[in-house]
Amino acid sequence: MSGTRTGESMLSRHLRILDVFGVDSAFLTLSQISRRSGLPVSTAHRLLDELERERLVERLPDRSYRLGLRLWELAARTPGALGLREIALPMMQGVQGAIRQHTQLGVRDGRDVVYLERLSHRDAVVSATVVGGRISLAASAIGHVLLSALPEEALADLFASGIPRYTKRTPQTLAEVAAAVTEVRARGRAVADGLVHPDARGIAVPVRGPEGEIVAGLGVVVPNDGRDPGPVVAVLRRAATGIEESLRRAYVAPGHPHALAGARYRPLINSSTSSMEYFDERGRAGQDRE
Amino acid sequence: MSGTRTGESMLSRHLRILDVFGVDSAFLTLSQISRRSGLPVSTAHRLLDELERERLVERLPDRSYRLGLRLWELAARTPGALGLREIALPMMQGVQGAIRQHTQLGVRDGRDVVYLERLSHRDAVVSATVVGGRISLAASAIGHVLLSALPEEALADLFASGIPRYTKRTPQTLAEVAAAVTEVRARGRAVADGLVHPDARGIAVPVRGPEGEIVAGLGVVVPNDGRDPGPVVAVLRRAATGIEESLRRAYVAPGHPHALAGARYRPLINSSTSSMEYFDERGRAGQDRE
DNA sequence: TGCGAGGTTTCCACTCATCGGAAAAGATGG
DNA sequence: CCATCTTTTCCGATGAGTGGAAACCTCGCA
Repeated sequence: MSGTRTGESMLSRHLRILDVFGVDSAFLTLSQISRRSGLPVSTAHRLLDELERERLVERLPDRSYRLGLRLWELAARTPGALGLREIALPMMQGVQGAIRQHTQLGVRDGRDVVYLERLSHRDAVVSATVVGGRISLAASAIGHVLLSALPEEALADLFASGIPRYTKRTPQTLAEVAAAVTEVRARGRAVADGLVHPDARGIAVPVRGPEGEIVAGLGVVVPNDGRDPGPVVAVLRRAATGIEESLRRAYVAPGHPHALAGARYRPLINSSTSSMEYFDERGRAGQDRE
Repeated sequence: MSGTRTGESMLSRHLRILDVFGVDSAFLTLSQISRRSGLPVSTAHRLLDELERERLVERLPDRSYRLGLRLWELAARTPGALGLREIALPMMQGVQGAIRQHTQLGVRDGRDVVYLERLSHRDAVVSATVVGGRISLAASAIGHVLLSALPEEALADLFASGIPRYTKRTPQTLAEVAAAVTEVRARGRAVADGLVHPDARGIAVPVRGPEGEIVAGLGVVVPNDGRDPGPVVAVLRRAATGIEESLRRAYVAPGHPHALAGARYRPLINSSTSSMEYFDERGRAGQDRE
């Protein structure tokens, strides 16, 4: 009766704990964690002990837990994300100086955009995103830009897990998303009105790697007035070009002295997927057996 | 013979794998990971499968692995670190504009400084640090600033695990570090010549939270010429003050509508440690039993 | 085309790390 | 002081995790 195994992997339980922390709930007590994660108190307690030993969580004097700095360290080693973010930062600052709203850099991860960096302005319109946050590819201008790099068939996959409906304009059908993507392909930029919040408009352009593949989306969130996005797009385009140049400089060609084992450039986004598994989240990296 | 348990926790094995990735080795194959981590190939393979399912690592088409974006997401939820970083960023940009070298923001974690943000300049002097990187408190100007907040006894603990010797000037004795700390306390800034690299000088000032506790160190790395650090210190001091003001604005007083459960402000650095366990890395959060 | 040397994936019998109910020990608040 | 809630410790049962071995790929070379 006691000590019944659950059939769940250790790792996912640890993550279950880490996942109950959020921006709105950064400090949690043992019993809160136990309740939120659905894990028995004693189990949560033991796991938290371990996590603390590994500095993945920290314990405050009042006995509440919070996520630890080790996570920050690990994230910093994420390749591409880090390099790209650092390379893009100066250019983003330029955009920020010109637009004075929210400037964001996002990459694709599965069906979502993950925001790598975000510069904000005090008086800027609302914006739901945070650094490290994610949002459906269908529901953001940067997402539309990233989608434009994928083959047609990939779009359908987006709807497999449903798209959260933030506002009445959040696209819910394949046709809506396809239309947006078509426009991105035609005009080289995305303009998305009120997808996440009715008063916000997203404008985004692609950032391309040395081989032309779309590596990230660079965008701003501005008030959703009817103004011509042209000037904003121009600013973004210039910044994107700057990032692309820096990326090229950072590119170490094969055989170059800097090309330490494993350190050479690789596309952030795998653009060479073939079948229908664009958003495949499973581990199956392999060939299908008979 | 086969299937002998190791006595090691699951978590630490997973982390062992994540830890073999570095900035210099961002892309690794199964056998590389197996060798570097010291785990048997089959074990590493299985663990990597799991890690991939949880998006903590990604697999590229050429079968090599790299750290996944989920880590970025988790890190973004780290409280304090994120808020502080975002708040400090504009001020750091100001410093960067004036000094045009490396501008860094670091907090204390155990015996180390962890760098939360870093702005660099193309022509700047060498600097070993990266965002998310860590370095002994004894071996950096920001470290000296952070040390100055701790009680005397804490200094001795620093040497418990030894201090890496980057250059001949990296402090190796308690007396050396104590002298540096005394100077920080007296002058409100740290100047460290050639601690990590002979040609580099670190200059740093403290950033204080709403209650006066030292929350972070703000610093620059400049060439190690004999110039008067005064003007640089003035720039840093102004920026630190700006950050402190923003922190105060971000502070949500108890009872304030924004004080959602768990979202209220807490000091980033626990300044209320009492005994000798300042750098305690173990999980023992508690009182000693009889 | 065949062969050898890697790397990668699958298999599976053996165990110990993990599980969680229970009870003890603290905290909190009347 | 007692009632309630949270945190910590304990411990017998058990299946998740283990890793050697073998099969399977993938090269490069002759």
